[in-house]
Amino acid sequence: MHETRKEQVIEAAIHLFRTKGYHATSVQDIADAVGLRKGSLYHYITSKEELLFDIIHETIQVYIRRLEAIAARPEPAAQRLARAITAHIEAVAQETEGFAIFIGETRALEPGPRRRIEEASQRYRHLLQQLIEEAAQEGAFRPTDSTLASLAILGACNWMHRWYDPQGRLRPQEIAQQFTEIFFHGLVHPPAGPAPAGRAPVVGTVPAEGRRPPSPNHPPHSEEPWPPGP
Amino acid sequence: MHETRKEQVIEAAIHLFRTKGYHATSVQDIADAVGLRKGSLYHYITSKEELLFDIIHETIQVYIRRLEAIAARPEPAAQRLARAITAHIEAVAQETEGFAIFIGETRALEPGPRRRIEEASQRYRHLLQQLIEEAAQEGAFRPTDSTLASLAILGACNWMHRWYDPQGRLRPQEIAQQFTEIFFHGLVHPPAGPAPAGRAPVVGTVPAEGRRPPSPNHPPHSEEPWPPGP
Amino acid sequence: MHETRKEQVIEAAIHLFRTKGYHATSVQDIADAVGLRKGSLYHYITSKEELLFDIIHETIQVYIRRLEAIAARPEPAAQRLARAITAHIEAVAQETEGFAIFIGETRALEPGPRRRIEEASQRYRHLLQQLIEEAAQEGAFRPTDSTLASLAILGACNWMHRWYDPQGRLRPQEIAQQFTEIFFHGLVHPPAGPAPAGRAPVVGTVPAEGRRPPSPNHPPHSEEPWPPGP
Amino acid sequence: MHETRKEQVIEAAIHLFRTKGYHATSVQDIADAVGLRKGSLYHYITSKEELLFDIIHETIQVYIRRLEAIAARPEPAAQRLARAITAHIEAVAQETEGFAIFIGETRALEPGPRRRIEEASQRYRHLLQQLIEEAAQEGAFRPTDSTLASLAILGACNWMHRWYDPQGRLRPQEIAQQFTEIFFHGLVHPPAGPAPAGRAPVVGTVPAEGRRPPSPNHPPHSEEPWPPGP
DNA sequence: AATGAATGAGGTTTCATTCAT
DNA sequence: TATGAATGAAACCTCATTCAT
Repeated sequence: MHETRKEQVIEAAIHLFRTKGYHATSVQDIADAVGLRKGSLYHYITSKEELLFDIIHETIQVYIRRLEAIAARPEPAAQRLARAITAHIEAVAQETEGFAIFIGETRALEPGPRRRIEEASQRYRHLLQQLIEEAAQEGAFRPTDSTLASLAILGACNWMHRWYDPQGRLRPQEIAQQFTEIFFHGLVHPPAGPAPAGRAPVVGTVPAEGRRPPSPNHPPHSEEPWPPGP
Repeated sequence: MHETRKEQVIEAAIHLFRTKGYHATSVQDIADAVGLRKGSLYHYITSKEELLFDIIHETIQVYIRRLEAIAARPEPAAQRLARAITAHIEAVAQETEGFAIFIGETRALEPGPRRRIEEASQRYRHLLQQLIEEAAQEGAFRPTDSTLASLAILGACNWMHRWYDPQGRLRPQEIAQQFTEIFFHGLVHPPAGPAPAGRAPVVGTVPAEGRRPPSPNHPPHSEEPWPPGP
Repeated sequence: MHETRKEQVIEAAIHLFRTKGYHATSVQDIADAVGLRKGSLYHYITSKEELLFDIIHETIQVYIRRLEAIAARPEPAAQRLARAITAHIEAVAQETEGFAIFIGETRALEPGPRRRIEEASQRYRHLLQQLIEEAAQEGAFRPTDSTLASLAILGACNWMHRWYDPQGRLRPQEIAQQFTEIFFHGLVHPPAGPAPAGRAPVVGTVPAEGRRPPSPNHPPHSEEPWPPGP
Repeated sequence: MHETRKEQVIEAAIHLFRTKGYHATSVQDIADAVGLRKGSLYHYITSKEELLFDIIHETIQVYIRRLEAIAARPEPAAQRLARAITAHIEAVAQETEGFAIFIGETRALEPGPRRRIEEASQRYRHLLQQLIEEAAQEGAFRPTDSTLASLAILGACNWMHRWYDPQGRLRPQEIAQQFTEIFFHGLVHPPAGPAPAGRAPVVGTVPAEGRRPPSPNHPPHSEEPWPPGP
């Protein structure tokens, strides 16, 4: 229940880095946010950059571990991919800020730490790509450029950190369901006839119980355009 | 053929902002890049931030104008959407750096200019959304959450600025073709039988003549993992 | 007895602003004067301009409070005016530098703070004007343009910051006495006859005990002409 | 009737130096004001500081020559002093800006030129002081500290550059008349009886024909407090 | 654990002046 | 005469970090 100072610091930093950006956030800002003086902060961190690294590293590690677990499941690859998409979306929804920092501020790291993060990112994408290839081998997917497919999926899902609003109209599960539907079956109306029968039900999405009444997706009283794009 | 100093400055800034980030790029860096002293740079720019704004504004304006032109074409909406995706991808491919700055550095702007950009971005996404809705009304697309669909498409296409490599294996047209295929028909193998006949040919993509021989997509001599992800 | 750093900074700034002028004084100059590095100075000030504002504001506030106290005394207005003149002169004599900055550098302030100072100045002058009007109503002064009279008195007294020399021949009290005499009775020899009897003794000036022997008013070793004028 | 470029430059500089101050006025500002580019300005000036010097020097020289002419007149000293006060006030009224620069910006000059100006100033004041002494010797003035008296008069008259408004309620002649009255006879009501008869009429002021109807002294539409003080 | 003082490097921007064209 | 490019010095200010208390 009661958080350590170190955790407070990290949370404050996450919020500030997300909101203002790493470079635009000063150590003073962080100190202010946790009610410490600038000097005292250095009891809890070694440097601003290491704080950034820790945040990003923690984030990507969690994503990778989760994806590895999913990839190891004894299920058809297509189903595992659906699970992966859902997990990714739910994770971004649950911890948008850290993920946004990972996406946006990795570049601020020094070459060394930066490479470590980039390798992890690369590994993450590669796991996705492998799922796609497996699904194709299993006959569930048509042959595609699996690299490109993984990049399309990742792009769509990662982009979410720019528009997801927890107060918004859609729950993460619904988003996941729809994204999976799009990536699996596309937007085009299936041809008439027996086609629907052939369509595999989308797996990995949970029945949409608890669906909230349709409400404006945009948080009330906000004055910013939503959702942003491109 | 000989470039103005102003243009040199802008190009240098684009390259640096893209590579190091806006905040990490000093005016000194830009001056060095064009062979001027720091002070001399101010003959060509009003401020570092205005330079950033100009770059971003120019970029988004071009995107918007292009999309408006496409949206106004006398064609089925699905076809116009395919054209839009292709145009977007080709534009990102052709001018990756400016687009990356637009995506990554808009936040560095002051509230006023920033809002102008964000409104334009929002408008761009909305145009896409409208195409999707029209395509659904025309019966080409199944009913979907058009907002979500537009965000999926945009996310996938925008993400491209993080991985596209002009020396890479795939030409923009091929990327566009495959992305369109995914967003229109999904990854799943079409059911056996007459289904393929029912599949609308993807419009807006050009026959893949000029396809280069398969070659490593990753630029030679680079030491960074590729493609990055997520 | 030992002064805070903040006080040292303010005093150094007062001296430098007075001597070289606000614009010609660099933050470096102030830092040098107190033995700090430029950056360290910003522990004690928010900005150079705010430092200027604080100096000026403090000065004018003290003047206003003092004048208000005098104006509220239960005495004939003429006597209160004499006190006001004396107090003003003694204050300028005691803290010439701050007053000189107030007079000469208010213009360097941004419009907002500047207006605050100018309103206070205006209020100060208005208090003087009211004393003159009251003295006229009480029959002590002949009817005059009280605005003009207040400006004449203020001009003469304010000008003092340009020529007053604490090492000089005259003590502030003597200056005050003579100025009051001039403003009350003028330079012209009173007409012969009963006139002296009719002349009200100047109040608010103290008997000139402690008058120093006549000595050169000009500080020794100075190479500047003295007193300056106009 | 058609002004040389050089004159235009000087006038623009006078106006700007007065309004914004010497240091706050850039060469660019001056160039803008005369419709030239910064570089072109240097065909007409040698340096910004010399421009300042020329303005100040010209001003003080005119004042000195005028005062010398007045001091040489075959009249009683008191009358010459009255003329001097009137001339000073009318000059300030007619060319407030240059005079304000002389008063406020002499300090911005380098030591050499600065000393020249200060010596001239000193000479000016000394001429006034001599008139006062002569008037005392002639029996018109009571014995006073002539230095102090000259400083009082100068202060009051010089201060005028801070409050004089050509659109204001009072004409320069009226101001001069009232100031002379104050300095000659003071503010105090003359004793009853034959006293007024003994009062020498103030000389050097012109009959107040052409006096404008009493109107607010403050320029219309101005939002600044007036007159300023102290 | 907490602080406040201090630092030094670096940030963006301004500006008077020169000079080739 | 006029210009636009260029300069170099200096301006104010920020900030991550260290350290004695």
